[in-house]
Amino acid sequence: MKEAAKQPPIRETRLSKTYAPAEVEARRYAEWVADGRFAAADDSDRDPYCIVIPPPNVTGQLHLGHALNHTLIDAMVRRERMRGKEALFLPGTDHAGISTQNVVERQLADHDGLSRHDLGREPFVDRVWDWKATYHERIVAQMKKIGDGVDWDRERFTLDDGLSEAVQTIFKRLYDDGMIYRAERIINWCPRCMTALSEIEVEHQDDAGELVSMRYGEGEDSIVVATTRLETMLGDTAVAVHPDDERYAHLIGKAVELPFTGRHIPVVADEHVDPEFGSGAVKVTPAHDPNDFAIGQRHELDAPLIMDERGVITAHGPFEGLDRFEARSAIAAALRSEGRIVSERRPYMHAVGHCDRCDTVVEPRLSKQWFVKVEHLAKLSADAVRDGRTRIHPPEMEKRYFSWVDNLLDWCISRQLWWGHRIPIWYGPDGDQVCVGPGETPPEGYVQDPDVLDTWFSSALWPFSTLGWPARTPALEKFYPTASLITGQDIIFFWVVRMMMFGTYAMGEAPFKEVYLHGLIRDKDGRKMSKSAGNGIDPLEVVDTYGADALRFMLARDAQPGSDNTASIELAEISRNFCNKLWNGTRFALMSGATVAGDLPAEPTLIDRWILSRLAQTVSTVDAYLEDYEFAKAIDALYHFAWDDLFDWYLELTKPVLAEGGPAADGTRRVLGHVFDHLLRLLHPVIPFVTEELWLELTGGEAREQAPADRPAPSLTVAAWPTAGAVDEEAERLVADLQHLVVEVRRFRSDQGVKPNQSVAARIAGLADARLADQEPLVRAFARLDEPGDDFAPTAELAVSDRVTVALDTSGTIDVAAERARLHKALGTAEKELETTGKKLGNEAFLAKAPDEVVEKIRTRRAAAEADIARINAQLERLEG
RNA sequence: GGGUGCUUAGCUCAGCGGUAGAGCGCUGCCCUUACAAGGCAGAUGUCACUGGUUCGAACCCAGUAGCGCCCA
Repeated sequence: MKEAAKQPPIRETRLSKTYAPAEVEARRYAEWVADGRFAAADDSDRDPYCIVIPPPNVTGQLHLGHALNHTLIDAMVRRERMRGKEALFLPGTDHAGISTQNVVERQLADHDGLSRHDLGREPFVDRVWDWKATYHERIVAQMKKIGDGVDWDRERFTLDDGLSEAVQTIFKRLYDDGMIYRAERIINWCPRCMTALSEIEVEHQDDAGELVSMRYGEGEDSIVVATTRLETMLGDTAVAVHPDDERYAHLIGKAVELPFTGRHIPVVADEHVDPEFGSGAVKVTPAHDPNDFAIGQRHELDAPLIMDERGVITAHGPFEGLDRFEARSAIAAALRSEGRIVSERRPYMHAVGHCDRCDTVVEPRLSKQWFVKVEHLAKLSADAVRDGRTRIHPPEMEKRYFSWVDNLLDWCISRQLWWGHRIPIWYGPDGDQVCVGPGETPPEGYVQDPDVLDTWFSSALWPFSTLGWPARTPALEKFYPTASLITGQDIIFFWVVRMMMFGTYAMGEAPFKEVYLHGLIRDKDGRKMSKSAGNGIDPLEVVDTYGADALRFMLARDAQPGSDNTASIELAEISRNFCNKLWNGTRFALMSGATVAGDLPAEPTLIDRWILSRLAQTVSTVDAYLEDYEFAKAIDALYHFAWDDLFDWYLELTKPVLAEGGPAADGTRRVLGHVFDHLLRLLHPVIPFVTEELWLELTGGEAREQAPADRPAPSLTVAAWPTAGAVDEEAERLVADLQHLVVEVRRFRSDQGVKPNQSVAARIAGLADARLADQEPLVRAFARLDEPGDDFAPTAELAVSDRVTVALDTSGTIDVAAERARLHKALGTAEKELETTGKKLGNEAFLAKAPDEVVEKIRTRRAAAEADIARINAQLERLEG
């Protein structure tokens, strides 16, 4: 039974043969929450590290983009917790004014056939709260499923009492500072949502429209104007031309007749008209176009509204009562019959604004709304980044930040909705207004403004309102400003800039020290994921099929600053495979007696030294990458360390030692435990479930079961993050040589068709020269080479390096042709190398100008090429001779 | 129209002056008691195009083409 004794001792393990995430995840998550693993303390001595969640829409559901976002935040926070920080991932949701109201209105119409007006404001809002409760629960369940390590006791909602007080407080403060005002302006109006929108809630799409040129007036006094929005002509109050445009000089100051209306409108001269565009004359509709509004103001023109809030024409005349698009065709037909149409370009591609929420074509509309004056706030926000108080990652994103914040328009904050923070302005009977702060009562007989605030107004307060502001709470003292903000780059304008504005204004300090903007999720073909395209992947399905760790690993592994993520089900599978490999590797280490008890061996084996060095390299690499939010690279380093170094080499290389037993084996078991312990720590922030399960098994299964009920058991969530040990260059070099030797022999075997389990007698020469003499048993085990017997008759000789040769007896004919072909190919490569290096070294300019170390490197390469050529030629001769 | 980014192996992407890389896929062999969700070995590229700078360019500069994103 000599053979059996050679096997490593196999111990019992309770770990199953494959990793079954579903069984582990729910149990572990509940345990973490129960043990307060994610709870942050306001009064600890630890340094704070806080990231607030970008609050998802409470009535939405989490998609892959959220999953990516949460994974990255969670990984950062978990790592900082392991590094000893008071780490807080602060959760919450957003009331999402327009979209939530839309959803409930639709449901109300479908179920009860009622409009919100039928129901009335209070009952409608109550109904939205009910709706919110249901969907909130769902979103919380989703976050738990993907493993978000958030402090649930601190969860907030943008419409809860505290945050409502924060909203009212800042409104009052801005109002008193003269930074909130009400004015008649052209705003973006959604005729379906029946509310004002801010410019960022408008999405511009290229639509195929029609550019119609038409004639106003008659004969010499007629003038041609062009438009894509024919219906607005009903609201024209002038035609404008450039003052220097000689074609129209004679008309300036005169009036032309506006068709269908009986009105005569003046021709005015305005420098902002582009004489090159179209006919050089433009119609002016001050109430329905921002540029025209500006012209109207300069020339004191009337600004009549010609449609109502639903987009129905109200201008008296033949088109009254038509929808704006019906009116457009009706007017075209009428103009045509009057012979006023000069030309029609169709299709005419141009950008048309659509409502971000319901895709309806937005109508620019003159309307009285509330605005925030942004000039000062924008400057504060820009300065915080310019001064380096807030750093943006990746740095290229700064440009986008500045281009927005430096050109910001006043922010329209009123919305004609019922779901949201009601504007705290009360109007008196005499038309005066007061702004009511928290705890104040409006004067008798005053009525409150019916409108609510833009949702982003409340989410702009998020990094400090969630911590208790306006009260100076211990949490606020401890965690503000937050460490970092991690969010999608598509939201920089909506949200990041606005948090910067309110944070710098209300707190005197930018709300985060760093901002990391990650990419969007795309499918394998680079398309944006969407339900309509049918290419969407539901993160929860990925969790169900492959586990939460696989989902998180897949997303983090692909998160490269500055570029989008590609996601596909194959990537989830690959990630699942990694988790399973990790599971089995750890399982094997356990069965081999890996331990974390006691000190590392004082005199580790070469192989042990090597893996410890590789681990040290990996720790510093991972740390360096994570500092720069280089998630993909950090994960790549861990992936290769785990799979290539640890699983493929170290676990195999240690098998003989472990089988042998004795002090060397004890030391190796200790190193094995150490390396797995640290690998699991390093991976834990990204794949928390499988690593926790394995780590407890490895380090403290028994301690866990025996822990007193009132004290949380050990957990990887609070284990210390590894610090990099020393790099052992000698061990790295020697093992690299060993690997090269083994791979060369295996390659030869494979080329010669020798079966993997078939042993081959061989004589190895030169190992001592290569300082690998001690490793001969390992080499033999790995390459399946037997000691040469008395009848040893080598059939082939491999020159593996300039020192080591291996003579093999394949006990049969070898495939000379195959081996010769391979050698000729290798010879070709070496000869080419000799040629290129020789050329360089023969170049005076290169020798004179290239840095010494480069020249030296090329010399080394040439020498190596020469040695290779000699070695290969010798081998070829032997083969042929 | 104005910005801005991309184009490297079949696919997804690293590399951003000094020997072209990874993952997946592909080919061959292997169910070797940790793992077939696996092991061993292997093949694969006018680094979009055209010029320029440089001793040297996938990398820097200019232009061209195609694709994408943001803003009007």
